[in-house]
Amino acid sequence: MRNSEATKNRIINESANLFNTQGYKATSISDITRATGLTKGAIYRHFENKQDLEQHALRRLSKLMFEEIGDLIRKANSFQTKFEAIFTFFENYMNAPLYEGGCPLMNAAVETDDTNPVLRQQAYNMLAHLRASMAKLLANGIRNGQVKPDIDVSFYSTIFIAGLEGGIMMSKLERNDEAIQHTIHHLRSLVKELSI
Amino acid sequence: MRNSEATKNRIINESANLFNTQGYKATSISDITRATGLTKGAIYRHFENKQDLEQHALRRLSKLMFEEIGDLIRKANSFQTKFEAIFTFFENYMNAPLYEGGCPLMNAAVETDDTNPVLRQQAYNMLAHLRASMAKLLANGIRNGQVKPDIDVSFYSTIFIAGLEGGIMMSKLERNDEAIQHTIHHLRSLVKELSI
DNA sequence: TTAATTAGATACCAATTGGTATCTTTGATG
DNA sequence: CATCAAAGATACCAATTGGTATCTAATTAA
Repeated sequence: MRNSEATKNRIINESANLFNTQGYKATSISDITRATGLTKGAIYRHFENKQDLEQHALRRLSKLMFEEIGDLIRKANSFQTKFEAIFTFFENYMNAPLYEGGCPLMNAAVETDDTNPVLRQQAYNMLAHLRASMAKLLANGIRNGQVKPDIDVSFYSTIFIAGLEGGIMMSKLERNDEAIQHTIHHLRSLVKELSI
Repeated sequence: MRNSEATKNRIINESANLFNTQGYKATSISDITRATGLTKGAIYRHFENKQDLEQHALRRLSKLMFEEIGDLIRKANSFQTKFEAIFTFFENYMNAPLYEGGCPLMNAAVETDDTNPVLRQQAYNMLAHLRASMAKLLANGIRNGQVKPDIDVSFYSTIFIAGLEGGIMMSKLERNDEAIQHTIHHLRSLVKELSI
């Protein structure tokens, strides 16, 4: 065969980049044929329809995002350095992004929350995943005696994510990392407050 | 005449709602004819092209947003209640929105930051406007002796906006106001920290 | 009351959209 | 080496896109 799995992968990667930068609705199949050098026939052999491809692409972005976050967290060994790892991940959206177009969670959330229910659900799951990662970090910190035991874990997960996502949005719009840097600076002092 | 200014207004309002919920690219002229009950001929009499209409629509959303925020701020008389007014405005995105589809600044920023440069600039200006409002509030607070004089005004403007925008994004995706409420709760305690 | 102007409707345009049916090429297997 | 299934290319489809030229109806001014 002409390695089927590899081309399918290529299609997913290229379309993920396009979807994440231009938007899902705004990216046409023709855009994807252009980016991959393949034809429509090839693409529709691997995916049922555009929606199917969109799902695969977002799943790919989600996988990239959470594998990277997971790796960074695992490499760090204290509660504080693990949070630093998350900060670094978001900071990297501005200088060394894992994929183009900014945070796929925010992109999918904003584009689809009032329209595409399938992608919306995927974005929802991504947010739940991110929440869970944060909550786990805090819970472990409490268990290990590194974090004050009386804090509201869900509450802090929320404000960390809100700050990071909002900061990225601002920095991408302003095309400099000031906003995300300031946000991280603030969240860092929050982490210190939480620490014992 | 068949009141030209009024119909133009109607077109702007209806399309603003559509653009803000479905997205700019994803909303077609046909969608707008359906929503207004007018025909293409009528719409293209009032606007040069789709891009022109998009600009007018976003300008309208921006005007609505900042007039409301300005009103709320003006009605409040202390530094703290003025900030409460801003919190209320964002909180209202979840229960009593001024327009459908969430924050037009975020929507335009996320959709256009890598594509449509005209709308991007408008979104950028909106963010600058919001920053300026926040900064002015803080600066006035300092001048009136209600706020600690040594704080970094731009820094705090950034983290307030980041939190609010991120919180709205989360709440819209999760379809409940928990995230924005938690974010506001946190920002409220920040306001207290700043106060003398 | 008529003439001029303009708001809005109708009917079209080429280009593009997502999608499919069919043909050709490729490469593994007998 | 021949066969055959699968990968990918080609050529098409109807529907929709943004946009325009032209026509009709309504309003205002002379």
